[in-house]
Amino acid sequence: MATRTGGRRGYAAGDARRERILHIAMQEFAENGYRGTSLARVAERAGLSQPGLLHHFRSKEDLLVAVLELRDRRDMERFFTEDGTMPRGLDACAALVRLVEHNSRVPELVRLFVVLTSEAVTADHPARAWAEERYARMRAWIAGALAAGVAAGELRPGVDPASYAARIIAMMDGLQTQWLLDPDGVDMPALFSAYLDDLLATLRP
Amino acid sequence: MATRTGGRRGYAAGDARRERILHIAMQEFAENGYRGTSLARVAERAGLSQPGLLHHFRSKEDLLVAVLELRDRRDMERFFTEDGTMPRGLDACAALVRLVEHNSRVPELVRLFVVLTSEAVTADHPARAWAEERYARMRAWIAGALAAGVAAGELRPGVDPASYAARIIAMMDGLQTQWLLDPDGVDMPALFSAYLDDLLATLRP
DNA sequence: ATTATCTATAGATCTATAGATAATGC
DNA sequence: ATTATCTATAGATCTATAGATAATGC
Repeated sequence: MATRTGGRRGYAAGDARRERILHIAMQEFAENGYRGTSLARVAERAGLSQPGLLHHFRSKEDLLVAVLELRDRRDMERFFTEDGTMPRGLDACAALVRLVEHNSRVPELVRLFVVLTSEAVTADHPARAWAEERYARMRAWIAGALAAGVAAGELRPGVDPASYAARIIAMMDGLQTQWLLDPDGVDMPALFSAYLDDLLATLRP
Repeated sequence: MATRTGGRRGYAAGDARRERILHIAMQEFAENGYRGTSLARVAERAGLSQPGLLHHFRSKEDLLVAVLELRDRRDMERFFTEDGTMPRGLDACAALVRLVEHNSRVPELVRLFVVLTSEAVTADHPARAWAEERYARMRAWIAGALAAGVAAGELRPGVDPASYAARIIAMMDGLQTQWLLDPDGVDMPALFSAYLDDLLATLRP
């Protein structure tokens, strides 16, 4: 059985191969989207035949799901602090700025996200559920962090955390698209930081 | 010769057919992206054979370009005021709010834009140049409108029009994605309007 | 003459399965 | 026994061209 994440046993070569395939697939999905990606090309770059690839991931959709899970796992490592808790209030805002700064150093990961998320707004896309859940989770997390900031007195009472959460995410996403199209002309981290500064000027008590 | 926009002559049936093909292609590109769209399916829906379609548009890329041009023409009609000038300063902000409100009534057009723009950030996409130019144009227009607002004393001196232009566009785009994924849970016009309200509170003299 | 169609088809894909062979590890 | 591969191939696509036929409009 392939595509286990935990509970693996033996066959180290297979695990290494799966790892390699995942990384290459990530690049290919980022460069060409789900529809534009060819299993044969991924397989060739990974150094095995196309049916050989399908031994490790039973279908193209399987491979996509594995790539999305890998991306999410990496994201999570970045959100949580070392003690496993999430930053809140003003700390959360600082964490978001750091996240955007980090993103500006990994364009391929950003491209993967932008391309797959937007492909997912089309009918019956295999990443549709993933995208919906991801946005719901992100909005809930940021809204919670803002609400905590209000409770702690860091932020003015009366702000609507849900509304600001949606807007902050929208700003991050929108800047990503412009930045990918024109990396030199669009200073994504600076623009996001400037946005949050203006925002905090409004939200501080 | 097909795919003329102006200077057409005679053969009314052909013009009507091209119109019909364009509308259907717009829907198909919006639903499935460029890569996911099949000429055969567009042709079938338009009531002719697939080679019949290629008589009117010489290639799939040709068809995409025609669709993008159509979309841009419609957008332009919406930006310019009746006397052919563009709104500036606070009028421009009001126009943007109206634009977002209008967009919330035409999800298919929004989807077309989101899907094609994001597909375009991938390598060698036929809509790449279109997307880059569109963003450059939009940023220039909004930056100009803001600068005019500063000059007219409507906005505080010292604001950086280019920075705010990029951010305003990012907010519009980012909200579109969230709204397409969850139209009932995300009130796009209200969120954008709230963003601009906060922004103007910062920008007013 | 130009335009609008069609059928037929070349030539490339693509994903996924069947079935065989070899290596790995308990 | 399980896992990792391969070759061969079924079965669907897809875009674009060739070449024929019919209708339109000067």
